[in-house]
Amino acid sequence: MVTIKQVSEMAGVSSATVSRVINNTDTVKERTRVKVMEAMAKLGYRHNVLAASLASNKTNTIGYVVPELHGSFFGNMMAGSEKVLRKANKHMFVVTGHSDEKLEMQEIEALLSRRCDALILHVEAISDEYLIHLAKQDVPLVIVNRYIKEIEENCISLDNELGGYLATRHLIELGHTQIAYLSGSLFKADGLNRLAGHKRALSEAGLSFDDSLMVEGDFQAKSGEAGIHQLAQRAKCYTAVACANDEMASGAINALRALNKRVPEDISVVGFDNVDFASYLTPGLTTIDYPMREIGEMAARWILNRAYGDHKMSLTHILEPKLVHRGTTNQAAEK
Amino acid sequence: MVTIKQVSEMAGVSSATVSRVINNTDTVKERTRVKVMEAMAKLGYRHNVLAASLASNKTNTIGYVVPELHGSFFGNMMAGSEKVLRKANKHMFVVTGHSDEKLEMQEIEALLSRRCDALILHVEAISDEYLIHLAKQDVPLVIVNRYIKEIEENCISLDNELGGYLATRHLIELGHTQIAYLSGSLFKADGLNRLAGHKRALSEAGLSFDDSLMVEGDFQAKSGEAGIHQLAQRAKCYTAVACANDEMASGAINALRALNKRVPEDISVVGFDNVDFASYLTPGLTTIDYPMREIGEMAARWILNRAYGDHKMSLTHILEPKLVHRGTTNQAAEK
DNA sequence: AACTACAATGAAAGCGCTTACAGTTTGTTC
DNA sequence: GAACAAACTGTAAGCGCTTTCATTGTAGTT
Repeated sequence: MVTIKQVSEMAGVSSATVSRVINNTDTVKERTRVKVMEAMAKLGYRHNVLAASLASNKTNTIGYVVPELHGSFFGNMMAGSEKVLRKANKHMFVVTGHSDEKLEMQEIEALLSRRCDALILHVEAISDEYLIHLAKQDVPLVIVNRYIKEIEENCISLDNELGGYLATRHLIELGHTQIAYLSGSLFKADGLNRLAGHKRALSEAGLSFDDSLMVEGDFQAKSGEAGIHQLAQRAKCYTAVACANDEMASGAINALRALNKRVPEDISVVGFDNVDFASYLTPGLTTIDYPMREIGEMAARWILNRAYGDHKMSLTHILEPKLVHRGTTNQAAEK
Repeated sequence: MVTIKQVSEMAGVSSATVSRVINNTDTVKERTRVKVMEAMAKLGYRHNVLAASLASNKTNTIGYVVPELHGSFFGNMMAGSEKVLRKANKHMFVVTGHSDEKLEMQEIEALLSRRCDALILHVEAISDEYLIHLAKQDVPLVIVNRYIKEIEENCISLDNELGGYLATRHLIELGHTQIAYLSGSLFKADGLNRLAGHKRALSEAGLSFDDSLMVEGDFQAKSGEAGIHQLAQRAKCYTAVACANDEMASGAINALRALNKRVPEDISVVGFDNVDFASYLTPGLTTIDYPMREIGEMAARWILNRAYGDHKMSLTHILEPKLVHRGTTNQAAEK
């Protein structure tokens, strides 16, 4: 392996100087810089980042924990982060926590062992306490898609309540008054907040929330189908249904069609998340956009700001979702 | 920062012994092992992987180049690799090449600078020559989703020709004889091979390939739509259409519906790739499964085999795609 | 008791780089 | 041309760990 030492000998300088031209630190006379560059090229020198990191105590690497590598959801977030970190010459070390507490902690520990300069965490199983404790330590970290009051400065999340509100308000604006709600898991903050937004839109419009028009699901497509069937059994009337996410909306649409209801002519459906397939459905799914990419970008900016002192970055901690109007929502039929 | 040194002092042993218990190498008497463990716990010791890698000249890290972080396509592949590497206690360092030659080379270089033990590459812009040259060097590398004759041992890819063949054979088996083909970009090997498979199925069934029943697209949904419209202008008759990928199939289906053709009653459509949204379409898209996850797993196995000498792994270099029969293909109508 | 064969440990030399600090040039200014 | 600042470069001490080699402890044999 070619080392800095060999380069320095060939170039007739000290290894310190070689290091200086590699890192472009301090001032190096142009003539010697050229000599060093030539020697590096001739020897096929490759910088050893490991050794550099050890000596400088900086890795220029951000540890990144996501629940899964597959699925466009986290993919978009990572892509957003990668884009802004690349410009700053920082790298990401991505690991997966698989929504398992032990695994998540273990992976964070591994990231710390690798001496990451900072962490970006999307963890689902780890307790708030642990994260609070971690945030108090010396490694900068930002938590995405999760809001923890005590360390809100470290959190970047979406206003789910607002999203739920926008979805239902959209239906109301189209003239719907009998609006069913297919909720996600209510032990999750997202499920709870989206429902809260739904209720707020209702009450703001002077509509009362009818418990029997709501079914709790689990964010899976199957539970969207099941929800529609339950609603059918209850023999409730409704002209629109708001869903806790796109998967459930997709399941709901299929169930609706099986019951010979047309979407959107008979029933309007709105989803949440705006996942990739939303636009591939026919008609395209009206939904609430979850700006994962921007969240990823924001998280990276936060890191640049805190871990590398780049204070030009403007930061937002709670992003606002937007409605994406496609083909599954229609004006309510005249009475 | 707590070092091995401090631990060794507290435990009353040498730092070599501490290293031994950390790495579980050599034999350490149980009593001293416990002493060391206690000291580590008490001091809150965290192993420094950087220093360890530098000293041992092994990083236990696999460099991974993908075109993009978003999209389920590469996500599934990474997830597959991650699963098998995790079991072997290896980590992945994922970077993106964005299908740009310079960037891809740069990122590979960065991975090498980080002293990755091996590389898994899905690169699209880099030349065969460069990869061949790289493969001859000392770092083990496997190339996924690409076949290069000279280093076929390092390649893991899908039999695209077979996929194209299966898709069209499926249509033929359903009784279709007038089969249109919406091809992908023909300057890409995948596009070419899939088309070749289509032709083989045709000729095997005694059907002749009709150039005017084919349109070249670019793997995007829009080009699928456009393809159908072009076909309509040509006023050709067909009862089925095979598409180079699912996006194009989705576009084609929308265009077909716009022309008042029902899928699959009037026209059968088959895609390729089996992307996530394929099953969310209504009806579900009949397609050819591109087993990205398995390819990812296979790549990881190859690495374990070559870079870490785990020879228990069985390896396959060319994976076979399978047909996934869903709802967009039907028996051909009686004449 | 003397010997052998391991098992268990320690000493110390790196791994390849960064970075004070000190020392040497070089360029300016009066 | 002396004085001084600024620009440039070298020396050497680490960064925290692994690993070879040598040494010591510990049974088991004869």
